[in-house]
Amino acid sequence: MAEKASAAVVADERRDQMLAAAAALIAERGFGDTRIADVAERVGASPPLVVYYFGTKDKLLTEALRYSEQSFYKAADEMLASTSAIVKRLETLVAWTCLPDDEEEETPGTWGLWFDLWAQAFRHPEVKKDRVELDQRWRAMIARVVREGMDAGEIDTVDAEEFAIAFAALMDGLSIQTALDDPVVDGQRAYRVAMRFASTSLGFTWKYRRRRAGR
Amino acid sequence: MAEKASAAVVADERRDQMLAAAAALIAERGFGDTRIADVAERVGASPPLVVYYFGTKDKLLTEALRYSEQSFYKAADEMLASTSAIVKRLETLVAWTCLPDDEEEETPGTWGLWFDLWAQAFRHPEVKKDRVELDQRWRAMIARVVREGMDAGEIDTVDAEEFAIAFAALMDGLSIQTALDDPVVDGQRAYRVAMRFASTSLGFTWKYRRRRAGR
DNA sequence: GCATCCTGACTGACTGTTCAGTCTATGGGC
DNA sequence: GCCCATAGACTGAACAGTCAGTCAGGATGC
Repeated sequence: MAEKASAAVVADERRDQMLAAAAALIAERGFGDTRIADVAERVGASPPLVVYYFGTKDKLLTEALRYSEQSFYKAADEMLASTSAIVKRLETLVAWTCLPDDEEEETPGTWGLWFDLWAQAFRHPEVKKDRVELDQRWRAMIARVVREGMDAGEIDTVDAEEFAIAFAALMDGLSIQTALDDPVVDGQRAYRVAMRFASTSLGFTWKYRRRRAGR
Repeated sequence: MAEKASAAVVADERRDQMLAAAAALIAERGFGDTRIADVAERVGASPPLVVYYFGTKDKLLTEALRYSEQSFYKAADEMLASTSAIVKRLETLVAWTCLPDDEEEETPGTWGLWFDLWAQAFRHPEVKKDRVELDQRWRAMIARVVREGMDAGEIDTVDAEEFAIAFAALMDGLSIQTALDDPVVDGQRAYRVAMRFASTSLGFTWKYRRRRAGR
């Protein structure tokens, strides 16, 4: 893959590999059950090497949490850049958070990871601070979409920030249910509930069509 | 406190003490950082005694999770029995979940515990099954409140189940923010957003009044 | 004297972290 | 173009601390 790798680049690649591996592991087994040795094995290195890069297990894992949260938002940002109709934008956002992932290997943002992120943020100020920032960016993104929709005359005039708060919370709550396999709130149901909320709040007409997983 | 304690009763009390202690500890330190020795110390017993009662650490902790979740719903149930006006009922429910706990020692249901419950449920089928059941009871409770409100003519006619799903999800999402100290979505804000959603969805008039923590 | 509740002392396994040292590549002096 | 020094990437082996769970036996009540 990488044709040539200067020493400095190798190091950066290794860090990323480790972060990605750690994130995946956390999503699978949970924060507490992820061992340094597991991460090392997954990237084909020795445990001391992981320590060499991150100093301590905790730093590795919390960094992995941030890493994967950031990449989620970054991906969402890019999606928005390539879509302009507000309904389509919202649909994609909702599908993204509520519909179970297709089995795509490069998506590390499995839901299990969010639970651990929250649990960790609840107790560790550093993680908490990061999470708050990213979540504000997330709501800002939603608010921007709404404002652009208003400017384009696609929807009613509403308080974009207020809507963003409610909508973000609703999506979080719904995806907890789907992630935890609630039989009555499955992915499709959650998708419908969220979109219905958006359409009545923002005043656009919308009708349900079965939806495949986003991304 | 207990005047007399027959042998069999002592055992049951001990179990409850241990579950409560474990729940509190999980809320404070997190699931992964709660040791058998901590629980033992908090109830004034030896670690082997804890094992004697629960067999294994995992059984203790997962049971503690269920225990505290159940007691939350039970308390909510009791509250409903003593209140009949729908608006008051909803206000109390929302305040309960979104407003930070007063410092009351007997409330074990701190929010930190839910994060761990979710994380655990995500990976352990047994916990997952329990959580799904309790959550359905939670939504059923909301739906019942709505139906009784409709019967009493206090609110519009709506699909109670559909509302319950959205409302429960919204409250979950909002309380994540407040539990994680989001500066823009603090307790009062969350309270307002949730009640506003309820009032417009159900068609009753409602105006914000500053609210002290419930319970 | 049996069952239940309970404990101190142990142990066995796991695992994060350290250490001492190897191997490779780079770069500067000549 | 060669050589050596230095730094960075990397590892095997060992260390040290932590804890869940065991065991053998003590108390207490019935």
